[in-house]
Amino acid sequence: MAKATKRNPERTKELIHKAALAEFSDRGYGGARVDMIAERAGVNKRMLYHYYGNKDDLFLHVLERAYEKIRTHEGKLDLATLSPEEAVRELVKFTFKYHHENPEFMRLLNNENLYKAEHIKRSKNIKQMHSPFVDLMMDVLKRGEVAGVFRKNVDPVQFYITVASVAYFYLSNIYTLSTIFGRKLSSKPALDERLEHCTDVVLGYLRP
Amino acid sequence: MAKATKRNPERTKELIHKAALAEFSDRGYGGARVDMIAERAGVNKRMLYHYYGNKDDLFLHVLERAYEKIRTHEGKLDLATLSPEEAVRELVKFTFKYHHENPEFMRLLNNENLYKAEHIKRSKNIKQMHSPFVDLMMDVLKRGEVAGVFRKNVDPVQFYITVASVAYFYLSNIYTLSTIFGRKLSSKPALDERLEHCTDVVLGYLRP
DNA sequence: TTTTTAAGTAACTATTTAGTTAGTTATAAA
DNA sequence: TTTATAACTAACTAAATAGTTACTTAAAAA
Repeated sequence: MAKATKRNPERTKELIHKAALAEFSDRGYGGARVDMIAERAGVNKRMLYHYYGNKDDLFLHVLERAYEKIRTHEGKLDLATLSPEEAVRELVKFTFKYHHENPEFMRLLNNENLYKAEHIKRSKNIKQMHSPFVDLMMDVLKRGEVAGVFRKNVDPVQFYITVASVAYFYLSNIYTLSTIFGRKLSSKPALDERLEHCTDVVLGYLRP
Repeated sequence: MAKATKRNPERTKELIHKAALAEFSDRGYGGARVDMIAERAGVNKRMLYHYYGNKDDLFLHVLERAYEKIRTHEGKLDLATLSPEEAVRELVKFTFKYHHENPEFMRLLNNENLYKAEHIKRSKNIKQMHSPFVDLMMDVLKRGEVAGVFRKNVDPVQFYITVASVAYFYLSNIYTLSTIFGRKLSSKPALDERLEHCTDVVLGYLRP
């Protein structure tokens, strides 16, 4: 735990980061208020400009950290030791779980797409951070293909996007979908059912 | 074509609606500016309050019209006369095409989910407008099941969400995905390839 | 111990914001 | 033609907005 001494730049920076993540995620870039970020962080607003420059740069910083976080978690998955089918199950489960437990990530991404990716286009860091999954996936898909349990010539990028899709769309649009279908899609049974469906879709597609 | 007489409430309302759709879609609710909407419409700002109440109500109105539009288009699809497989192909193609040609709809939805569906929760209209697809889908899935060409007991709502997912996620996140994967996902060949992949995924899943 | 650096604060500013006031004027009903 | 209604306008306002100025003070380096 961080010492709460009178001066602590690391702690202050971290408080600002956390508050900014919450505020941008809650209200979007356009709806987020710099004053609110400072207030949520319990820090003087001037500090925010001192450490992060301005609102845009702070948003980019928050995005970079969010990408870093998911890539780190992805990197920890050990798909290579599993059978192709088990690896795919694990991948779908991880993707679903991660987005469910970290909805801020989807909210930031939606917002970044609203602004046509203008922030991450400027970011060297994020561009280099392509998912380790894509390489891993190539191996898993190849192994499945050779073993005769997966269909041939699956494009790993298309496949990655599809795995993300079936989890992301459900979780990101859960409020409108729940309202329109009159179902509580965020209940535990509904979430379990959706994960099972996602797994069925992905494995169903892969059958040769 | 509308007469551009000095006074024309229908035309003024329509100009405001179009400008609001564009502004909310471009900048999100929080980033949209009432003054900009008036300017884009070429109309006095007061008119906006006169016809639509306030910013929130105007946003809800725009959302309602957007839902109405997609439901109308969906309603025109005639899946019942097609073979189950052809019906599914048509459905995937329509969904992909509609979202590609009407990206404002996804942007509005993303924004509405950012605000946890607070606007549409208040809307009687939208809640009643559940997709005619879900009923149509039930028929198509059943026909395919009986004919022995589709898997059994597919939940039409899960299925509908999945069909939307694979198109929506790709198109809505096209800017960040293109940046990260270093591929121009909005090019004609990339879009064609994606549609084919989506069709393969959905039909692959349905195989018994 | 002295000096330098950087962490932190309070109060401010120019501009923008959603929403309003107080009216004018075109048009359709009487 | 007169009257009532509603379309439309210009100018305004109170509050909020991103960003800044001018300063104090803790703590690391000399």
